[in-house]
Amino acid sequence: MSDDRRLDVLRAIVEDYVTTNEPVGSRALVERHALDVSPATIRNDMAVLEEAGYIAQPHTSAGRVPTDKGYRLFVDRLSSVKPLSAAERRAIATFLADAVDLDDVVDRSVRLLSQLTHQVAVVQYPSLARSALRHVELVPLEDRRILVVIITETGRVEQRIVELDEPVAEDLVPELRARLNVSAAGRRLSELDVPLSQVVEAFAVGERGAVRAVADVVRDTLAETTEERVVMAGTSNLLRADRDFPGTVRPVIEALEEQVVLLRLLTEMAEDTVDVAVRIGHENTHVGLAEASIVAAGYGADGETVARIGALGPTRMDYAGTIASVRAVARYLSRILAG
Amino acid sequence: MSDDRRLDVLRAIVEDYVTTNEPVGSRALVERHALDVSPATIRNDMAVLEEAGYIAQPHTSAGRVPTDKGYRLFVDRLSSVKPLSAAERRAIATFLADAVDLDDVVDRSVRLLSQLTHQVAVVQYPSLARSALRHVELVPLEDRRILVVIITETGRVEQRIVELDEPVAEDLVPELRARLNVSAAGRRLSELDVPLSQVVEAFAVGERGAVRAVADVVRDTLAETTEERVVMAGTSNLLRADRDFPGTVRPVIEALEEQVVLLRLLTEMAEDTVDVAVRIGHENTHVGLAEASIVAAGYGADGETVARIGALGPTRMDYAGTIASVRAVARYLSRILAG
DNA sequence: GGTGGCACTCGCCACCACCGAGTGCTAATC
DNA sequence: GATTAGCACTCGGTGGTGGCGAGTGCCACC
Repeated sequence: MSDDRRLDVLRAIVEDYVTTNEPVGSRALVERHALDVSPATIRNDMAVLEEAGYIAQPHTSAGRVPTDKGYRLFVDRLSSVKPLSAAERRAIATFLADAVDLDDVVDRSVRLLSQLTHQVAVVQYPSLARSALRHVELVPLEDRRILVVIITETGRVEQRIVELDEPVAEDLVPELRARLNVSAAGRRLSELDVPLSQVVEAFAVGERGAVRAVADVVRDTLAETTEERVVMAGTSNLLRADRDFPGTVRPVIEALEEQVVLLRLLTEMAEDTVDVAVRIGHENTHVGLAEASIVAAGYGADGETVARIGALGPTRMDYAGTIASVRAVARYLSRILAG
Repeated sequence: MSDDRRLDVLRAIVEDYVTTNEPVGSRALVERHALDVSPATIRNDMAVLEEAGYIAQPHTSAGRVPTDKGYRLFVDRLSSVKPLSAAERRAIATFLADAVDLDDVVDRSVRLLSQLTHQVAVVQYPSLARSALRHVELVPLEDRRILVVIITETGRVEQRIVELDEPVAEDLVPELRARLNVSAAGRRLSELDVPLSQVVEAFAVGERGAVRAVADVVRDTLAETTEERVVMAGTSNLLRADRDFPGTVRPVIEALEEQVVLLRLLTEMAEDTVDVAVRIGHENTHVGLAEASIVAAGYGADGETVARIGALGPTRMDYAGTIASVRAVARYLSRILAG
């Protein structure tokens, strides 16, 4: 009763299917892998694996194909992480190191990841809510409008324009700027309510309307999760999959175009695990992604996850390689943000 | 010798082909359009049109399909602009009016345009180089780093960090900020060199290093055309085309993923015409886009074109409708930026 | 438990014939 | 001279058929 061999068979099936994209049969399996048994034996093992739901036959007389459950077992227990080559690591490091600002870092990361994995890559901008405030800048525009620029520790910059009911005194703005930065800088959203109220109270009653408006904008901007952004690259990689399974790609692209869907996905996956999380086929809550798998990891300065990156492709993907790439890019990204 | 009818025939072919996506034959043509002649006559006209290069036969015994040249004639002389319905106009106005900041405006525009046209929509961010400077804000970060925030009249905000060789005096930053804004605000890149030099010269020699560094960053940021950004939506609309002509979509998506290509394209088209410009098939310089057409228009405050929007799809597209939509969105966009 | 043998299934492909849409041409007609 | 009816011809698409071969499940045997 060699249970081990059955797992070997499953591993071999996944590996072969991923590379050839064709249902794999018993003979091919013994030829390509050193299994040291006859095809007939493999067939028995396959029958057991199929009974258990790890593999399936597309048609009666075809080879076997892994099911989502089969991929899951493969990812959890059978695949060993493929270390990146030195050249790949160097490429990542130098490519990311050249970035000039946060936009550029994110942009480069997403391109890089899509090239490394040959999948669609997704990078979420560092979440405002979770990053600490570095600085608030106020710029009086005209009479009753103030531009509020919010800069976070991760280098993200957001601007909002506040419209006031009435003009403000000229010296209010510099004072408000100073007070805001003294009280609020270095804090994150959750720690912000008290200091902001204190700032408001420090002003004369007649000025509080304007002050409160600005304070509210600062808090709301950090709180706004809808403003979260993701960028994407490598959509064309999906078209390869479409040639194999025509029609499956459409819903995937549509899902990807809905930033909301993507963000929910990444957020959900944040809860799955500390390290790299993998969602396979039907494990995705979004129906359009029932044929897709996603490999995601968090990144951020100081070991705090502040946003996530991921690679998305057909369930039939090179999990070991993808996991390695996603993890590597996430780490370099964290390192850069920390530096 | 009714040349007019031949043009009618061409128009009818384009219209039918665009809606049915099938080569159109002489009989179908007389049935669907009130041409008042027999199929045989149409066949003669078709022979002439084919001879002149406006239409072609996919196979010997098939109907006719417009060539790029045929589409070009159609666009230039045969199609009348389809006015948008009141409902569509209202939808555009309200949808764009809800935007909260420039990012949001651009984002909404691109989604809107892709939905209106059922094509891939592209929106270029207002060019920094062409927009006037509204305000420069300086934020001392630590010892030797200053955050420079540049705000343009179109509401775009760019930030850069300047690393200085040595620490600066505490009161230098406010003074520099004030002088920069007095001299440079309201100017555009081309008018900026002189005022910036004057600002530099207003400072003591010992301080000029830091001042010049900041001034350079301001100018370089505005000059950096590589930093131009475009956003895209509706990629999935292309897949419809792929079902009809498998394989033509891959290069298009790849071209679209290269922002540089897109930007060059939009810039080239800026020169084509003042109003809506159309590039059809091989007219596109980029090879990957030989099967695609692009409809683009400029937008910007005060009648100045400051960036462009466009819709991209298969050459077989509804030009009249697409042109109307692109123009409409461009106008609303301009109005919003001006307001 | 593993293996060799064997009958069976069924998707894929090549082949073929047929249908029909569409054409070009010619001769007759307005 | 333009238009039309008629007609022979082309050729892509469809559907049916048969053979091939990969792959299976099962059974008897080691």
